[in-house]
Amino acid sequence: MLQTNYIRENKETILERYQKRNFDGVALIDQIIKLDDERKSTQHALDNQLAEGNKLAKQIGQLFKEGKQQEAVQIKEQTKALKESGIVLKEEQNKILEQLKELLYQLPNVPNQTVPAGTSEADNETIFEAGSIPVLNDNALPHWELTKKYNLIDFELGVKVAGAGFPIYRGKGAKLQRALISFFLEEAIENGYEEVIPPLMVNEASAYGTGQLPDKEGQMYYMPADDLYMIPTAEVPITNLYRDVILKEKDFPIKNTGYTPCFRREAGSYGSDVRGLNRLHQFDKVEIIQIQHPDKSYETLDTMVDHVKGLLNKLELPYRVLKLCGGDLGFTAALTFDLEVYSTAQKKWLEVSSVSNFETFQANRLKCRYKDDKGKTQLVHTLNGSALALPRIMAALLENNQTDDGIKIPKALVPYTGFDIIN
RNA sequence: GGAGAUGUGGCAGAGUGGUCGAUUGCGGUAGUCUUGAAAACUACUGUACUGCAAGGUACCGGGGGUUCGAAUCCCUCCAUCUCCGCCA
Repeated sequence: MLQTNYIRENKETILERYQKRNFDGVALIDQIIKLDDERKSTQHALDNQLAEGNKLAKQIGQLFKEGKQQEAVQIKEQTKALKESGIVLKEEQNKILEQLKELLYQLPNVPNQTVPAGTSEADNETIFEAGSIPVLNDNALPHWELTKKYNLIDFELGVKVAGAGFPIYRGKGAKLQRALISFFLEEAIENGYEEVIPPLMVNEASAYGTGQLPDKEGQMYYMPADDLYMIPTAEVPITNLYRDVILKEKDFPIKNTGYTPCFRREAGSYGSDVRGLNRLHQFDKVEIIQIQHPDKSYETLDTMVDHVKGLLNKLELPYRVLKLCGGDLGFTAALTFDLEVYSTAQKKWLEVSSVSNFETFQANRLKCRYKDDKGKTQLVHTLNGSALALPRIMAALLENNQTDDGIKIPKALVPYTGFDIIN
């Protein structure tokens, strides 16, 4: 959510940047500014009324004390009209605030200056590629065949127990999954991130804090009995650790990592691109999160991308880094890099990480601020990225490393798996 | 889940209808004193909105209500503690 003052002061820039998203915000912003003007004048009128009321109330108290009952009663009469109009103003103000909030929720984040214009993922900019794509035999299998062949993941059994999109990992498949989680966490810890294990369910305030609500309500599993949401990513509980917090400059940067299962309803997505591990209702992910001083957040974004690149290098997977164009950029992000690994058997790139700078967009909703050197409270910048999402990494590992002898495990993982081949 | 108690500023802890945005102590910042430090003393020390400013307004767990006036009374929700029940 953008701050109204920021919108007022940077209207032209915002509108220009919105063009990268193909988002026309002219009418919305004008409406917001107009409504904010109304908010101010209503507030002003209300404040004056309250001030008047407070003054009279004090007089009444004084008069009672002096025993001047009659005068007090007279003044009491005066407060009646004041009170009534105060109620009207208060209602008007609430209505305005509600409308204003609703409009502000509709404004996406302002894309960073370097975001390429574009309408779809076809316009994303490839800024880096690494690793060579292995050449496989003609009889190479996609991962959903490999997992069956080696008894690593049972999709059908998951259907029985829960439903489609809830696979059962077993044997070496389970072990490999656990190894990847440990590997990712250890790498993050080595990079200075503090590990946290957060709740897998969050309350409504947290879901609003990171922007899942109100726009993505249908994507989360919701438990009405207790008014809780299953987390779609660890970003939600971990970023919300810093909701309503005022940090000191010396606290920067805050670096957290956490492994959690993630739950997504994925309503409306079916078909071949959701086959096997490509899209699930429950999947594992290690997330990295940073809270940073606004001056340093873009530097930090690069280090986070480097961290993820390091993971992929160690896993010896061919990958590329994309800078998302405006049309593909998430609602809350100012700049996002996607990392994709190449699945040789499926012959396509699979998104395994998304690293974003949200600037103050989340911080404004979270009310996560810091005191600057002048003692003024300012909004922080929040960043996060997957490091990494497990299922597609698993898919790529299985597919790219298949040989006639079995599936080879990359060296970096062997200490975690305890085996170097699946056969 | 049942019964009871509690929730005040960074912390501790007063305040039970009016002069309370809130006594006091600790902590913090600045100053005086000192070669320096400590001690002592003095002043300042929450957040947000609004205004050029002076100022005004709101906030005593959250929300709502009673009242001319609420930290103080009422309702409701949340959290914590104690006891009981249940339980990995």
